[in-house]
Amino acid sequence: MGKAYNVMAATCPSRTVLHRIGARWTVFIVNALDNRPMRFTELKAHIRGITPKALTETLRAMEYDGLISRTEIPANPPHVEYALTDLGRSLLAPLRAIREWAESHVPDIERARAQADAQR
Amino acid sequence: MGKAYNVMAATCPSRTVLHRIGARWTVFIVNALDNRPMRFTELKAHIRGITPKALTETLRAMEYDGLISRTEIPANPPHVEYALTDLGRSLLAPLRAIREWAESHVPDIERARAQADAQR
DNA sequence: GATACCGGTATAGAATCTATACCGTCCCGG
DNA sequence: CCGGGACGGTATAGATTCTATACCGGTATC
Repeated sequence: MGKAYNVMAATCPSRTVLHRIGARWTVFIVNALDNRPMRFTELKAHIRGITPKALTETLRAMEYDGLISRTEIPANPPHVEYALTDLGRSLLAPLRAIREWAESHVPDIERARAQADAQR
Repeated sequence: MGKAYNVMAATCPSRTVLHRIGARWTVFIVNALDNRPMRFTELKAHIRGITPKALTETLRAMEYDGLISRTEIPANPPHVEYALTDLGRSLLAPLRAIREWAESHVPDIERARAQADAQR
């Protein structure tokens, strides 16, 4: 049985999936929810620099795709908790790898950029 | 010795690195150059739907970051070859994993979306 | 000399992201 | 009962990025 989906095909549905998980803030949210559920404000503080609009939109999209769950907790005071679903947790390994690559290759990239700048 | 870089910090240089490798078409190019170098037109045909402008810009950015090399080959007729550098090849495993996740979880995502649509 | 391929540019419009300000609800202290 | 703050967002405008589409100069081939 061959591959069912191929991102290289222009109209393959995997394109939209890839687009979503590659979106600007998805990798941050998945990594942030690694250990435990978090509230909106907690996420905003944790992912420094994200605007509430970007956070809202990314969370909504991820919820729509079944990657996270949004739970209103009617405690006192009431609040909202975002958590990874099983599907979202399956993204954890690949996206953690991306994050780690970025964090560990900063010097390589900076060296390459400096060298490229110097050559002009 | 603690972590040197942390993507969650707003001004950490790893942010720009992450931004670059998460860019719209980077994952496609890295996956396309997995096996062998390719020419501009070859890449454009392989990554269906990419516009020449997007391809040019992504290739330039990746070259600037040292992920790929651009070689003009003065053969007859002359042409241009793009290839992964060692640094680019180190991205192959994580980005292939992302691609594979996207290709293998299409049904899950579609199910989640259908369910979310149905609930409204 | 005409035509085709390669490796791109140019331009305009659409979509997306960012910055910044604001809002309604709930709770707590005074 | 009133003020203030935390929470979970919205609203608006501007900047940035992406897409669609057309075009172009150089080289080879017919």
